[in-house]
Amino acid sequence: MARKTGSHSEITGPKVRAAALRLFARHGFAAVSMRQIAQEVGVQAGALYLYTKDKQSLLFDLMQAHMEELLAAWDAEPKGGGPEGRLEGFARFHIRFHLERPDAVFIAYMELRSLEAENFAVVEGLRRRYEDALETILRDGRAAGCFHVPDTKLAAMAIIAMLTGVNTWYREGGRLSRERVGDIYWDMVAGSVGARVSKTDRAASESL
Amino acid sequence: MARKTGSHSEITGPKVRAAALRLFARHGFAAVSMRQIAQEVGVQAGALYLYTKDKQSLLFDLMQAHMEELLAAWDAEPKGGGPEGRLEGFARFHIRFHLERPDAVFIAYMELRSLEAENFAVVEGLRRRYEDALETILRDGRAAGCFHVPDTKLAAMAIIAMLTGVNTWYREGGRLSRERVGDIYWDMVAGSVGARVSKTDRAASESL
DNA sequence: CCTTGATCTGAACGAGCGTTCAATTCATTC
DNA sequence: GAATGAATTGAACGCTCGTTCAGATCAAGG
Repeated sequence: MARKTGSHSEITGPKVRAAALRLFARHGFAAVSMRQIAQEVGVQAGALYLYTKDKQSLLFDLMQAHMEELLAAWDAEPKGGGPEGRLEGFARFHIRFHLERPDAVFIAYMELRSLEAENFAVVEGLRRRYEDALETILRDGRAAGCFHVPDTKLAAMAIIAMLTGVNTWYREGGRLSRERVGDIYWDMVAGSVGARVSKTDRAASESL
Repeated sequence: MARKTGSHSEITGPKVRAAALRLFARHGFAAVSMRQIAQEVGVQAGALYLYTKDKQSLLFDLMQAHMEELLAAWDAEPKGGGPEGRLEGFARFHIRFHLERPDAVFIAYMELRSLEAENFAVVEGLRRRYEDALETILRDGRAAGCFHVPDTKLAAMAIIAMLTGVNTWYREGGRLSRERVGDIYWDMVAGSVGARVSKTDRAASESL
Protein backbone atom coordinates (compact mmCIF):
# COMPACT_ATOMS: atom_id res chain seq x y z
CA MET A 1 0.00 0.00 0.00
CA ALA A 2 2.98 2.30 0.27
CA ARG A 3 6.23 3.41 -1.29
CA LYS A 4 6.69 2.65 -4.95
CA THR A 5 10.41 3.01 -5.27
CA GLY A 6 13.75 4.32 -4.10
CA SER A 7 14.60 6.11 -0.87
CA HIS A 8 12.49 6.28 2.25
CA SER A 9 10.64 9.30 3.52
CA GLU A 10 9.86 10.47 0.03
CA ILE A 11 6.36 10.92 1.31
CA THR A 12 6.55 9.04 4.61
CA GLY A 13 3.19 7.31 4.66
CA PRO A 14 0.46 9.74 5.70
CA LYS A 15 -0.88 7.44 8.39
CA VAL A 16 2.59 7.15 9.92
CA ARG A 17 3.06 10.91 9.82
CA ALA A 18 -0.32 11.54 11.39
CA ALA A 19 0.30 9.07 14.19
CA ALA A 20 3.78 10.40 14.90
CA LEU A 21 2.50 13.97 14.89
CA ARG A 22 -0.20 13.20 17.42
CA LEU A 23 2.05 11.21 19.71
CA PHE A 24 5.07 13.52 19.55
CA ALA A 25 2.84 16.48 20.34
CA ARG A 26 1.13 14.68 23.19
CA HIS A 27 4.08 13.04 24.91
CA GLY A 28 7.23 14.46 23.37
CA PHE A 29 9.63 12.94 20.86
CA ALA A 30 11.88 11.21 23.36
CA ALA A 31 8.97 9.74 25.29
CA VAL A 32 7.33 8.09 22.28
CA SER A 33 8.57 4.72 21.04
CA MET A 34 8.44 3.41 17.52
CA ARG A 35 6.28 0.60 18.86
CA GLN A 36 3.69 3.11 20.10
CA ILE A 37 3.58 4.78 16.71
CA ALA A 38 3.25 1.40 15.04
CA GLN A 39 0.38 0.46 17.31
CA GLU A 40 -1.42 3.71 16.50
CA VAL A 41 -1.06 2.90 12.79
CA GLY A 42 -2.13 -0.71 13.36
CA VAL A 43 1.11 -2.31 12.28
CA GLN A 44 4.24 -3.88 13.73
CA ALA A 45 7.20 -1.67 14.59
CA GLY A 46 9.40 -3.07 11.83
CA ALA A 47 6.95 -1.97 9.15
CA LEU A 48 7.56 1.69 9.98
CA TYR A 49 10.98 1.42 8.40
CA LEU A 50 9.37 1.03 5.01
CA TYR A 51 8.25 4.63 5.35
CA THR A 52 10.99 6.33 7.30
CA LYS A 53 14.73 5.91 7.58
CA ASP A 54 14.69 6.21 11.35
CA LYS A 55 12.99 7.98 14.23
CA GLN A 56 15.01 11.17 13.84
CA SER A 57 14.03 11.50 10.17
CA LEU A 58 10.41 11.10 11.15
CA LEU A 59 10.67 14.10 13.45
CA PHE A 60 12.69 16.15 11.01
CA ASP A 61 10.30 15.47 8.13
CA LEU A 62 7.37 16.63 10.23
CA MET A 63 9.08 19.82 11.33
CA GLN A 64 10.50 20.70 7.96
CA ALA A 65 7.17 20.11 6.24
CA HIS A 66 5.41 22.27 8.80
CA MET A 67 7.79 25.17 8.40
CA GLU A 68 7.67 24.97 4.63
CA GLU A 69 3.89 24.91 4.64
CA LEU A 70 3.96 27.95 6.87
CA LEU A 71 6.24 29.90 4.55
CA ALA A 72 4.33 28.80 1.46
CA ALA A 73 1.01 29.78 3.02
CA TRP A 74 2.35 33.17 3.99
CA ASP A 75 3.75 33.74 0.51
CA ALA A 76 0.37 32.85 -0.94
CA GLU A 77 -1.43 35.31 1.31
CA PRO A 78 -2.79 38.47 -0.39
CA LYS A 79 -0.64 41.44 0.57
CA GLY A 80 -2.36 44.66 -0.38
CA GLY A 81 -2.36 47.85 1.64
CA GLY A 82 0.16 49.86 3.60
CA PRO A 83 2.31 48.68 6.48
CA GLU A 84 -0.63 48.71 8.85
CA GLY A 85 -2.67 46.49 6.58
CA ARG A 86 0.28 44.21 6.03
CA LEU A 87 0.83 43.86 9.77
CA GLU A 88 -2.86 43.15 10.32
CA GLY A 89 -2.67 40.53 7.60
CA PHE A 90 0.30 38.92 9.28
CA ALA A 91 -1.30 38.82 12.72
CA ARG A 92 -4.55 37.32 11.48
CA PHE A 93 -2.75 34.88 9.21
CA HIS A 94 -0.45 33.72 11.99
CA ILE A 95 -3.30 33.00 14.37
CA ARG A 96 -5.44 31.31 11.74
CA PHE A 97 -2.62 29.12 10.41
CA HIS A 98 -1.36 28.10 13.83
CA LEU A 99 -4.78 27.33 15.29
CA GLU A 100 -5.40 24.98 12.40
CA ARG A 101 -2.44 22.71 13.22
CA PRO A 102 -1.82 22.80 16.96
CA ASP A 103 0.12 19.54 17.04
CA ALA A 104 2.60 20.57 14.36
CA VAL A 105 3.07 23.96 16.00
CA PHE A 106 3.68 22.39 19.35
CA ILE A 107 6.30 20.06 17.94
CA ALA A 108 7.97 22.80 15.92
CA TYR A 109 8.44 24.86 19.07
CA MET A 110 9.23 22.15 21.59
CA GLU A 111 11.30 19.60 19.79
CA LEU A 112 14.01 21.77 18.30
CA ARG A 113 16.36 20.34 20.88
CA SER A 114 15.59 16.80 19.73
CA LEU A 115 16.97 17.52 16.27
CA GLU A 116 20.46 16.53 15.28
CA ALA A 117 22.71 19.44 14.41
CA GLU A 118 22.21 19.50 10.65
CA ASN A 119 18.48 19.06 10.86
CA PHE A 120 18.29 21.76 13.49
CA ALA A 121 20.11 24.18 11.23
CA VAL A 122 17.63 23.57 8.43
CA VAL A 123 14.56 24.11 10.59
CA GLU A 124 16.15 27.10 12.29
CA GLY A 125 16.80 28.65 8.88
CA LEU A 126 13.17 28.26 7.90
CA ARG A 127 12.02 29.77 11.15
CA ARG A 128 14.35 32.70 10.59
CA ARG A 129 12.84 33.35 7.21
CA TYR A 130 9.43 33.61 8.79
CA GLU A 131 10.64 36.01 11.47
CA ASP A 132 12.31 38.09 8.80
CA ALA A 133 9.06 38.38 6.92
CA LEU A 134 7.51 40.06 9.94
CA GLU A 135 10.55 42.18 10.64
CA THR A 136 10.46 43.51 7.09
CA ILE A 137 6.90 44.67 7.60
CA LEU A 138 7.90 46.42 10.80
CA ARG A 139 10.93 48.07 9.24
CA ASP A 140 8.93 49.32 6.30
CA GLY A 141 6.23 50.60 8.61
CA ARG A 142 8.71 52.40 10.78
CA ALA A 143 10.33 54.01 7.75
CA ALA A 144 6.89 55.14 6.65
CA GLY A 145 6.21 56.60 10.07
CA CYS A 146 3.31 54.21 10.79
CA PHE A 147 4.98 52.22 13.55
CA HIS A 148 7.00 53.40 16.50
CA VAL A 149 9.36 50.67 17.60
CA PRO A 150 12.91 51.16 18.84
CA ASP A 151 14.06 47.71 17.66
CA THR A 152 12.32 45.87 14.85
CA LYS A 153 14.00 42.53 15.58
CA LEU A 154 12.82 42.60 19.18
CA ALA A 155 9.37 43.72 18.18
CA ALA A 156 9.13 40.87 15.68
CA MET A 157 10.10 38.33 18.31
CA ALA A 158 7.68 39.83 20.82
CA ILE A 159 4.78 39.82 18.38
CA ILE A 160 5.39 36.26 17.25
CA ALA A 161 5.61 35.06 20.84
CA MET A 162 2.38 36.84 21.69
CA LEU A 163 0.51 35.47 18.69
CA THR A 164 1.80 31.93 19.04
CA GLY A 165 0.71 32.02 22.66
CA VAL A 166 -2.87 31.72 21.48
CA ASN A 167 -2.23 28.03 20.90
CA THR A 168 -1.59 27.46 24.60
CA TRP A 169 -5.07 28.46 25.72
CA TYR A 170 -7.44 28.40 22.73
CA ARG A 171 -9.92 25.55 22.75
CA GLU A 172 -12.33 24.76 19.96
CA GLY A 173 -15.87 25.68 20.87
CA GLY A 174 -14.70 27.86 23.72
CA ARG A 175 -15.79 31.30 24.80
CA LEU A 176 -14.41 33.11 21.77
CA SER A 177 -14.48 32.51 18.05
CA ARG A 178 -11.26 32.49 16.06
CA GLU A 179 -12.46 35.62 14.31
CA ARG A 180 -12.92 37.40 17.61
CA VAL A 181 -9.54 36.24 18.87
CA GLY A 182 -8.01 37.63 15.69
CA ASP A 183 -9.70 40.97 16.31
CA ILE A 184 -8.49 41.25 19.87
CA TYR A 185 -4.94 40.18 19.13
CA TRP A 186 -4.67 42.47 16.13
CA ASP A 187 -5.71 45.33 18.38
CA MET A 188 -2.99 44.45 20.88
CA VAL A 189 -0.36 44.01 18.19
CA ALA A 190 -1.26 47.36 16.67
CA GLY A 191 -0.99 49.02 20.05
CA SER A 192 2.34 47.40 20.82
CA VAL A 193 3.94 48.98 17.77
CA GLY A 194 2.28 52.33 18.30
CA ALA A 195 -0.07 51.90 15.38
CA ARG A 196 -3.23 51.60 17.38
CA VAL A 197 -6.32 52.91 15.73
CA SER A 198 -7.75 56.16 17.07
CA LYS A 199 -9.24 56.34 20.51
CA THR A 200 -12.81 56.34 19.26
CA ASP A 201 -12.15 53.26 17.14
CA ARG A 202 -10.62 51.66 20.16
CA ALA A 203 -13.69 52.29 22.27
CA ALA A 204 -15.81 50.87 19.46
CA SER A 205 -13.75 47.72 19.24
CA GLU A 206 -14.08 47.25 22.96
CA SER A 207 -17.84 47.11 22.83
CA LEU A 208 -17.80 44.38 20.22
CA MET B 1 26.82 14.74 53.19
CA ALA B 2 23.09 14.73 52.63
CA ARG B 3 19.72 14.05 54.16
CA LYS B 4 19.53 13.98 57.92
CA THR B 5 16.30 12.08 58.43
CA GLY B 6 12.92 10.93 57.24
CA SER B 7 11.42 11.16 53.77
CA HIS B 8 13.28 11.94 50.58
CA SER B 9 13.06 15.16 48.68
CA GLU B 10 12.83 17.19 51.83
CA ILE B 11 15.51 19.31 50.28
CA THR B 12 16.68 17.08 47.45
CA GLY B 13 20.42 17.65 47.52
CA PRO B 14 21.30 20.95 45.88
CA LYS B 15 23.90 19.39 43.62
CA VAL B 16 21.39 16.85 42.38
CA ARG B 17 18.81 19.56 41.76
CA ALA B 18 21.30 21.71 39.90
CA ALA B 19 22.43 18.86 37.69
CA ALA B 20 18.89 17.75 36.94
CA LEU B 21 17.85 21.32 36.16
CA ARG B 22 20.66 21.79 33.69
CA LEU B 23 20.15 18.47 31.97
CA PHE B 24 16.35 18.56 31.84
CA ALA B 25 16.50 22.04 30.35
CA ARG B 26 19.13 21.07 27.81
CA HIS B 27 17.79 17.71 26.62
CA GLY B 28 14.31 17.31 28.04
CA PHE B 29 13.06 15.21 30.93
CA ALA B 30 12.41 12.03 28.95
CA ALA B 31 15.76 12.19 27.19
CA VAL B 32 17.84 12.43 30.38
CA SER B 33 18.72 9.30 32.32
CA MET B 34 19.33 9.01 36.02
CA ARG B 35 22.82 7.81 35.14
CA GLN B 36 23.54 11.04 33.29
CA ILE B 37 22.41 13.07 36.26
CA ALA B 38 24.53 10.93 38.56
CA GLN B 39 27.57 11.41 36.36
CA GLU B 40 27.09 15.18 36.41
CA VAL B 41 26.99 15.05 40.20
CA GLY B 42 29.99 12.71 40.33
CA VAL B 43 28.22 9.78 41.90
CA GLN B 44 26.69 6.44 40.96
CA ALA B 45 23.07 6.31 39.85
CA GLY B 46 21.91 4.46 42.95
CA ALA B 47 23.05 7.28 45.21
CA LEU B 48 20.50 9.65 43.69
CA TYR B 49 17.76 7.76 45.48
CA LEU B 50 19.07 9.04 48.78
CA TYR B 51 17.90 12.46 47.66
CA THR B 52 14.83 11.82 45.59
CA LYS B 53 12.05 9.28 45.60
CA ASP B 54 12.19 8.80 41.86
CA LYS B 55 12.75 10.63 38.60
CA GLN B 56 9.23 12.05 38.47
CA SER B 57 9.58 13.59 41.93
CA LEU B 58 12.82 15.19 40.85
CA LEU B 59 11.04 16.96 38.01
CA PHE B 60 8.04 17.89 40.10
CA ASP B 61 10.18 19.31 42.92
CA LEU B 62 12.04 21.51 40.46
CA MET B 63 8.88 22.81 38.85
CA GLN B 64 6.98 23.36 42.07
CA ALA B 65 9.91 25.16 43.66
CA HIS B 66 10.28 27.39 40.62
CA MET B 67 6.63 28.38 40.58
CA GLU B 68 6.59 29.04 44.30
CA GLU B 69 9.70 31.17 44.07
CA LEU B 70 8.04 33.10 41.28
CA LEU B 71 4.91 33.78 43.30
CA ALA B 72 6.88 34.63 46.43
CA ALA B 73 9.13 37.00 44.52
CA TRP B 74 6.14 38.73 42.97
CA ASP B 75 4.44 39.05 46.34
CA ALA B 76 7.61 40.59 47.74
CA GLU B 77 7.80 43.12 44.94
CA PRO B 78 6.97 46.75 45.89
CA LYS B 79 3.58 47.67 44.50
CA GLY B 80 3.07 51.41 44.69
CA GLY B 81 1.39 53.55 42.05
CA GLY B 82 -1.69 53.31 39.90
CA PRO B 83 -2.57 50.56 37.47
CA GLU B 84 -0.05 51.79 34.96
CA GLY B 85 2.77 51.66 37.48
CA ARG B 86 1.63 48.25 38.66
CA LEU B 87 1.64 46.93 35.10
CA GLU B 88 5.07 48.39 34.47
CA GLY B 89 6.27 46.75 37.67
CA PHE B 90 4.88 43.42 36.53
CA ALA B 91 6.46 43.59 33.09
CA ARG B 92 9.87 44.53 34.40
CA PHE B 93 9.68 42.00 37.20
CA HIS B 94 8.66 39.21 34.86
CA ILE B 95 11.54 39.80 32.50
CA ARG B 96 14.09 40.21 35.27
CA PHE B 97 12.97 37.13 37.19
CA HIS B 98 12.76 34.92 34.12
CA LEU B 99 16.07 36.00 32.64
CA GLU B 100 17.75 35.07 35.90
CA ARG B 101 16.70 31.40 35.72
CA PRO B 102 16.39 30.38 32.09
CA ASP B 103 16.72 26.67 32.80
CA ALA B 104 13.92 26.57 35.36
CA VAL B 105 11.69 28.67 33.11
CA PHE B 106 12.34 26.40 30.17
CA ILE B 107 11.45 23.33 32.18
CA ALA B 108 8.36 24.92 33.70
CA TYR B 109 7.01 25.66 30.24
CA MET B 110 8.11 22.58 28.36
CA GLU B 111 7.77 19.71 30.76
CA LEU B 112 4.22 20.14 31.95
CA ARG B 113 3.32 17.15 29.83
CA SER B 114 5.91 15.01 31.62
CA LEU B 115 4.13 15.47 34.94
CA GLU B 116 1.79 12.86 36.31
CA ALA B 117 -1.79 14.03 36.71
CA GLU B 118 -1.67 15.10 40.36
CA ASN B 119 1.65 16.87 40.01
CA PHE B 120 0.41 18.60 36.89
CA ALA B 121 -2.62 19.90 38.74
CA VAL B 122 -0.44 21.41 41.45
CA VAL B 123 1.89 23.20 39.05
CA GLU B 124 -1.01 24.31 36.89
CA GLY B 125 -2.66 25.81 39.95
CA LEU B 126 0.45 27.81 40.77
CA ARG B 127 0.70 29.05 37.23
CA ARG B 128 -2.91 30.11 37.32
CA ARG B 129 -2.29 32.17 40.42
CA TYR B 130 0.46 34.04 38.62
CA GLU B 131 -1.74 34.71 35.60
CA ASP B 132 -4.48 35.91 37.90
CA ALA B 133 -2.11 38.40 39.49
CA LEU B 134 -1.62 40.04 36.12
CA GLU B 135 -5.27 39.83 35.19
CA THR B 136 -6.21 41.63 38.38
CA ILE B 137 -3.94 44.51 37.44
CA LEU B 138 -5.54 44.68 34.01
CA ARG B 139 -9.08 44.55 35.39
CA ASP B 140 -8.36 47.28 37.91
CA GLY B 141 -6.73 49.38 35.23
CA ARG B 142 -9.64 48.96 32.90
CA ALA B 143 -12.10 49.90 35.63
CA ALA B 144 -9.99 52.99 36.29
CA GLY B 145 -10.04 53.87 32.60
CA CYS B 146 -6.27 53.48 32.20
CA PHE B 147 -6.32 50.40 30.00
CA HIS B 148 -8.46 49.60 27.02
CA VAL B 149 -8.73 45.86 26.63
CA PRO B 150 -11.82 43.96 25.54
CA ASP B 151 -10.86 40.81 27.46
CA THR B 152 -8.56 40.90 30.46
CA LYS B 153 -7.97 37.14 30.50
CA LEU B 154 -6.80 37.15 26.91
CA ALA B 155 -4.71 40.24 27.44
CA ALA B 156 -3.04 38.61 30.44
CA MET B 157 -2.17 35.50 28.43
CA ALA B 158 -0.91 37.59 25.53
CA ILE B 159 1.30 39.75 27.73
CA ILE B 160 2.78 36.81 29.59
CA ALA B 161 3.53 35.01 26.32
CA MET B 162 5.18 38.11 24.94
CA LEU B 163 7.31 38.70 28.03
CA THR B 164 8.32 35.08 28.46
CA GLY B 165 9.38 35.07 24.84
CA VAL B 166 12.40 37.13 25.83
CA ASN B 167 13.97 33.95 27.18
CA THR B 168 14.02 32.40 23.72
CA TRP B 169 16.35 34.97 22.19
CA TYR B 170 18.12 36.89 24.97
CA ARG B 171 21.78 36.03 25.37
CA GLU B 172 24.03 37.36 28.11
CA GLY B 173 26.42 39.96 26.80
CA GLY B 174 24.39 40.44 23.65
CA ARG B 175 23.36 43.57 21.83
CA LEU B 176 21.02 44.82 24.52
CA SER B 177 21.18 45.13 28.29
CA ARG B 178 18.45 43.66 30.45
CA GLU B 179 17.49 47.17 31.45
CA ARG B 180 17.06 48.20 27.84
CA VAL B 181 15.06 45.07 27.06
CA GLY B 182 12.81 45.92 29.99
CA ASP B 183 12.30 49.42 28.61
CA ILE B 184 11.39 48.23 25.15
CA TYR B 185 9.06 45.49 26.30
CA TRP B 186 7.32 47.72 28.79
CA ASP B 187 6.68 50.16 25.99
CA MET B 188 5.13 47.41 23.88
CA VAL B 189 3.06 46.08 26.77
CA ALA B 190 1.78 49.54 27.53
CA GLY B 191 0.82 50.05 23.91
CA SER B 192 -0.90 46.69 23.69
CA VAL B 193 -3.33 47.62 26.46
CA GLY B 194 -3.86 51.13 25.17
CA ALA B 195 -1.87 52.74 27.97
CA ARG B 196 1.02 53.90 25.88
CA VAL B 197 2.69 57.06 27.01
CA SER B 198 2.13 60.20 24.98
CA LYS B 199 3.45 60.53 21.47
CA THR B 200 6.31 62.80 22.44
CA ASP B 201 7.40 60.43 25.17
CA ARG B 202 7.28 57.65 22.68
CA ALA B 203 9.53 59.51 20.26
CA ALA B 204 11.92 60.20 23.13
CA SER B 205 12.07 56.55 24.14
CA GLU B 206 12.80 55.60 20.57
CA SER B 207 15.93 57.70 20.39
CA LEU B 208 17.39 56.05 23.50
C1' DC C 1 40.32 1.49 68.22
C1' DC C 2 35.65 0.24 67.90
C1' DT C 3 31.07 1.33 67.17
C1' DT C 4 27.55 3.58 64.83
C1' DG C 5 24.99 5.43 61.39
C1' DA C 6 24.99 7.95 57.32
C1' DT C 7 26.79 7.75 52.51
C1' DC C 8 27.82 5.52 48.47
C1' DT C 9 29.15 1.65 45.26
C1' DG C 10 28.52 -1.93 42.01
C1' DA C 11 25.99 -5.38 40.41
C1' DA C 12 21.72 -6.97 39.30
C1' DC C 13 16.44 -6.93 38.07
C1' DG C 14 12.98 -6.91 34.43
C1' DA C 15 11.50 -4.07 30.99
C1' DG C 16 11.60 -1.47 26.95
C1' DC C 17 14.36 0.82 23.44
C1' DG C 18 15.63 1.54 17.99
C1' DT C 19 16.66 -1.16 14.40
C1' DT C 20 17.40 -5.29 11.28
C1' DC C 21 16.02 -9.15 8.57
C1' DA C 22 14.63 -13.88 7.10
C1' DA C 23 10.36 -15.55 6.41
C1' DT C 24 5.63 -14.95 5.37
C1' DT C 25 1.46 -12.93 3.55
C1' DC C 26 -0.94 -10.43 0.13
C1' DA C 27 -2.47 -8.38 -4.36
C1' DT C 28 -1.54 -8.45 -9.14
C1' DT C 29 -0.46 -10.00 -13.57
C1' DC C 30 0.18 -13.52 -16.85
C1' DG D 1 -3.30 -21.04 -10.58
C1' DA D 2 1.49 -20.08 -10.94
C1' DA D 3 4.68 -16.42 -10.64
C1' DT D 4 6.06 -12.09 -9.11
C1' DG D 5 7.25 -8.40 -6.19
C1' DA D 6 5.65 -5.33 -2.69
C1' DA D 7 3.96 -5.16 2.20
C1' DT D 8 4.27 -6.89 6.61
C1' DT D 9 5.33 -9.94 10.45
C1' DG D 10 7.71 -11.62 14.43
C1' DA D 11 11.71 -12.70 16.46
C1' DA D 12 16.00 -11.29 17.54
C1' DC D 13 20.27 -7.97 18.18
C1' DG D 14 22.73 -5.24 21.66
C1' DC D 15 21.79 -1.60 24.61
C1' DT D 16 19.93 1.48 27.99
C1' DC D 17 16.37 2.46 31.12
C1' DG D 18 14.59 3.32 36.33
C1' DT D 19 15.08 1.21 40.43
C1' DT D 20 16.70 -1.87 44.30
C1' DC D 21 19.84 -3.51 47.64
C1' DA D 22 23.59 -6.12 50.01
C1' DG D 23 27.77 -4.78 51.06
C1' DA D 24 31.83 -1.49 51.16
C1' DT D 25 33.40 3.02 52.70
C1' DC D 26 33.65 6.93 55.46
C1' DA D 27 33.42 10.45 59.40
C1' DA D 28 32.78 11.18 64.12
C1' DG D 29 32.11 10.10 69.12
C1' DG D 30 33.07 7.34 73.05
